[in-house]
Amino acid sequence: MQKNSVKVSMAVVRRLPKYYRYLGDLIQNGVMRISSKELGKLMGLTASQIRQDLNCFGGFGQQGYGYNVEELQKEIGRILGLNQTYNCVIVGAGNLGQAIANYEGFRREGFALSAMFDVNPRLIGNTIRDIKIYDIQDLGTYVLENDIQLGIICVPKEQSQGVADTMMENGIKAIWNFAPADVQVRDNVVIENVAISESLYTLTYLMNEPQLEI
Amino acid sequence: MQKNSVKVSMAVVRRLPKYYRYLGDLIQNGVMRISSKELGKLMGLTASQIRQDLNCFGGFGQQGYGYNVEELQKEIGRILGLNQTYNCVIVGAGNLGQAIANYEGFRREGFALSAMFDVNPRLIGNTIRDIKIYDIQDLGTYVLENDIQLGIICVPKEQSQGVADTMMENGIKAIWNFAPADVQVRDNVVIENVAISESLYTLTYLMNEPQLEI
DNA sequence: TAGATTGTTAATCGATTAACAATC
DNA sequence: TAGATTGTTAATCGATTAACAATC
Repeated sequence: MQKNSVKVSMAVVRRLPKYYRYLGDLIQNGVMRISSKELGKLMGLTASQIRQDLNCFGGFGQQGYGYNVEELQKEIGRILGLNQTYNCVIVGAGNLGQAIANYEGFRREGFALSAMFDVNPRLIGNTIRDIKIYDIQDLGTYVLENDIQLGIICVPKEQSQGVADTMMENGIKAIWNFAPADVQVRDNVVIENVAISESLYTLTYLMNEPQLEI
Repeated sequence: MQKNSVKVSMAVVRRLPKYYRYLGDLIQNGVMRISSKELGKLMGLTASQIRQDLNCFGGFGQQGYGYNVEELQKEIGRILGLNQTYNCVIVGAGNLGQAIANYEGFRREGFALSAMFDVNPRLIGNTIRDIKIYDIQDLGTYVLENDIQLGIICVPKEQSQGVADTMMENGIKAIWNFAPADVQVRDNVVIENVAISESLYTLTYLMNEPQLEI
């Protein structure tokens, strides 16, 4: 997939989804081809950086022409693993869990949500978009028996590590954690700790940033 | 606030909220002091990096002792602008908007949410945690008349730029955008485009990452 | 005081940008 | 063909790490 198995830096990896999204928008707008210069202008990156990033994975462009938008998006999707299906569960069926369950882009990209879990007896047994909410007691068994690869944590921070542990004991491969506490994972399990409020605090920092005296 | 008005890099700024959160947890656990070494171990950073980061803003530690946890958290909160109150509105009262409205950490840190807006007539007039949902038609007037500084966008991507424009025409200072399309802002307005799915796609990348051959 | 740990400078490492030959 | 634009190497820039004198 990537050139002679050299590790790609996280800086590059974190830009890939953004490329994927912008290219998707271009496809929607009927754009067939694009140069690194044009794409850079659109995304706020340099043309040089875009070519460097893409060439970590291969030469997808053509001299004198640029990149075929549809082809490039497909390639990046494949690099990101979006050509596969992932069996998912959401733990925590509050507003955030429901928001994710309702997001249609989620299933479109191959995330097969099959169950949600909660502690609240008033939620257990309900369904959200045909997805049943189960008792969190049954999480471990469910993950194991249904070959769940991806667990999404939307519980309060006090419960997040416990939920992650249950998932890992039953063979989960990846955890997407929205609780505002970093979850620790064992080897061979990958984690994204989202901590949404961090981007809010970055924003308030920027609101108050002292202007430079030159 | 920061040493002789030198611009602090975004790499540093984006770590500040994480320091703030970890220090808050330490306070909750009754920890009074901490060294850069211990904090680094906890957060997965080097001691050196922590000292470098903090010294962008001043010398908050003491040789031979380390840092006073409570004092340091307070200082970082002040640097992030969390000692102030921000008048906020949320536009889009779906699950995600409601999740943010319900998040108690939000008001605790000085974010004064006074109204929500939506296009859906079935939502308009309802309240969420005492916050009334208004017709999105009234957004501009409301932002102007109530001195709203921070706008939170939780609408579909097709509407996000329009909502942002209305906010900016009426004097908003900052936009926290959850729509999966980057919103463009004028000078003097700060923006955080969150694009939650990007961290999910990073996760699937990591799940499929080829193991290094050495 | 001795030990610990900071603040800060210097060294290293990695990421971004620039440049240009290759080529469509 | 001439023009455009890639892929890739080299140069630059910035961020991280290491080292250590200062000092609590």
